[in-house]
Amino acid sequence: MPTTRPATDYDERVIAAAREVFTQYGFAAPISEIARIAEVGVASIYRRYPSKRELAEQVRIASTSRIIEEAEDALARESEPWEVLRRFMYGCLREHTGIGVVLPPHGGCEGFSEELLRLRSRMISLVERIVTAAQDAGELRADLRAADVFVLFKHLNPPLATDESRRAELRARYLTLVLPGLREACVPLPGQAPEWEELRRMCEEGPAPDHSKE
Amino acid sequence: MPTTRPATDYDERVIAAAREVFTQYGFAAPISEIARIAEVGVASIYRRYPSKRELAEQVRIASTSRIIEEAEDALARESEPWEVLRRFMYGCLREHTGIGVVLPPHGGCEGFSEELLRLRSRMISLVERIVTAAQDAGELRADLRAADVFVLFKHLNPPLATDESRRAELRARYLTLVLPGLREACVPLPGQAPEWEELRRMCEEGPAPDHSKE
DNA sequence: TCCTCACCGGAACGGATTATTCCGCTTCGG
DNA sequence: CCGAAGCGGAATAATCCGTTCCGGTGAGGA
Repeated sequence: MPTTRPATDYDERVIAAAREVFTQYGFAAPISEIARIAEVGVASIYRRYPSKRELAEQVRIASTSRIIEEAEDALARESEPWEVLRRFMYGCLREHTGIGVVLPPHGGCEGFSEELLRLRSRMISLVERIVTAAQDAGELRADLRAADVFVLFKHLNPPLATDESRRAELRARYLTLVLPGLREACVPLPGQAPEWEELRRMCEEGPAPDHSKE
Repeated sequence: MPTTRPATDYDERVIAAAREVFTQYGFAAPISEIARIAEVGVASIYRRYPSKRELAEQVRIASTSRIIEEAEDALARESEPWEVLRRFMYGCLREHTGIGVVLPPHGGCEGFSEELLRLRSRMISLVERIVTAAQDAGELRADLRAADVFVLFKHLNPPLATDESRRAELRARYLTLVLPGLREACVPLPGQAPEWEELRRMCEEGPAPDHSKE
């Protein structure tokens, strides 16, 4: 947790690049790739964050906060429960939100800061509130769990090898495709809905693609 | 292309394990992990396949053939165009089909065998036939391209850290969730549909998760 | 029973990748 | 023109992974 760092735009460039790289390739992606995207030297990253682990933590904090903002914003701006959910999902999948980085890695949350754990549970309860409200209003199929929404996020955010803006476009495309299916349950969903605990165990991978031949 | 190999069940164990590992973690996953899953020594893999590249090629061939079978089976068994598509998609996402491994890696198809390229284009034209037929019958939204179907496959096949049977269950769950949204276009899809050429450029990553702390 | 041979699993090797550190250079204030 | 602060990228050391090597094992024949 960097306490007082000099205020440059380096900070946001680094975090933005790290979010992009981690989101796309997973936390195994090399720091040098982040430096390349941020147009910054590797050392400049280490000058601000003591280790890769710490950088990852900051990225998680930033993204989780952003998701929370999206949820609160959706709750504040929309009254119709379905519209709340809709706005929330589009918001989360918007460019630079960095969903897909908010779930903890394989092996659980040990070593996470109190701050991040707090943000995480806040995020989860907001999503549950949104989902439950939509279901109570009969506008969202009842056999869906809040955790399903996160799996959908994960599904809609795969590491495709294009630039971020195109990926954002595709995310919106497929969310639009998926949304109508969420409303009414013509056919009951097969399989058990995932629990948060199970979801917690589903890590992201996305190790390094071949950055050499480029 | 291994010409004549001794007939053990090793062969199928290796291919099955490789398909599972490559599907989940991408082609960057270590061979040793495949050996572990197959309960086989590393050398036993190399005794049959001259290199990792060759093994990957065989896995691709096996999976692509399987997808082709699913498509032909669906076309043969169903007459209703929508049911053809439906059966095809469920079939592809069934356990052990290994979809998600059939798209070429970053950097194109250079070095692929003629056989695989032939299978690939056969697979693509079958999918296009199925999609087009459903659209002509007015049972599938018209602003969807065949390549979208593959992106959906990719979306529905993310590397979740569970056993394969649970993953298959979840794939079915989310396909059921998604399918109804494909039928009618209440809202037009935003963004440009991906072209095959673009899809070709979208590689899979999924580099190695931490196999050490397990 | 003992020898031979085919085959297997896992350790060993060498190259490649990467987190982290070090250092010379640039730049800006005085 | 000097000095310091901050930067980029090369250098370092450890790790990982593809591939090869080797001793072990068990079936089958003498």
